[in-house]
Amino acid sequence: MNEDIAKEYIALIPNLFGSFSELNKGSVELSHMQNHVIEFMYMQQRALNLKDISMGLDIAKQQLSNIISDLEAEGYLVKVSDPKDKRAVLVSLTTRGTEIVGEKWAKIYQRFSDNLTKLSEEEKLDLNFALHKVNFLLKKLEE
Amino acid sequence: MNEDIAKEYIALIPNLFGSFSELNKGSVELSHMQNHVIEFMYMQQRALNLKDISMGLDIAKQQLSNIISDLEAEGYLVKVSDPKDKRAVLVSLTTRGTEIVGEKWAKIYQRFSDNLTKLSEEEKLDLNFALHKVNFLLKKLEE
DNA sequence: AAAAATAGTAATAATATAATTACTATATTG
DNA sequence: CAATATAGTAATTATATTATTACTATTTTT
Repeated sequence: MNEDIAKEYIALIPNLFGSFSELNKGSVELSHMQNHVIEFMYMQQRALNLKDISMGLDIAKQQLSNIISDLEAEGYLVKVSDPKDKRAVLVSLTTRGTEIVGEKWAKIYQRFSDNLTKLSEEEKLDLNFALHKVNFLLKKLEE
Repeated sequence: MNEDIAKEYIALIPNLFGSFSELNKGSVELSHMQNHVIEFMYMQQRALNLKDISMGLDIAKQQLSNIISDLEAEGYLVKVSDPKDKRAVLVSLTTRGTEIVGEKWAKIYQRFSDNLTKLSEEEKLDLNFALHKVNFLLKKLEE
């Protein structure tokens, strides 16, 4: 039960906006922009070319070029030439890249689960239902 | 009706996290960190000292010192010595500071309102109810 | 097929952010 | 009251981000 509610809570955030910063507290491993890029890729759940990321995050492609090659060198993502457009490169997260984002979400997930003990069983049912409804309808709005 | 739902939507975001970055697309006026600080102050809705902001945003106080004095020089906030602790300084947004954040929220608000036309009346009622419930219960969780 | 647009790279300079150390003034603790 | 902790400032250095210009290889348009 708590797990379902926590999943809904996690799912709610990307409905509102794709990437954010609070998540990166204490994350020393990557620079601010590297984090943004990896989070964005994680959210999109598909291979992206640099233009997709550039537009999605409002970063110049010239910046992205460096950021991506650094992330590739450190093993967080891989680049593959796009067979459909030979100018383009498709990037996707490696296991390592996926894990580093997943760990941050796990912290939020855990914190939320802990807080849930403050609610009664009835309130938890209500929260679960309402979150589900919100996620469903917000998703519909974005289509 | 749409207005109520939009208000709930706006209210939902601070329930999830206090400051975020997507909001700043196209905002040239301020630097990244200046934006963060002003948004944080806007969310908190009260006079804060530098330590509050420093901890809230996970920024070193030495950095904040500069950021705050720049923002003060540009008229976005004012500093007042804290009468209860003479070491401390309380900062609060000026009208100009409040407006610059308000304008960004207005864009989000507008975009959401426009999207709402995609829902049926029944769905809007549902969304309103569910958002209200989510906001109420998430607020309770944070206490 | 030529012209124009697009995806990405490269290199440089300007500005912003982060990290470190040291300092003053006031509060708190023992 | 002395020792210690806290809020903020200042200055310096290292690193990251942004902006600009120019370029190659492909794709799309005319």
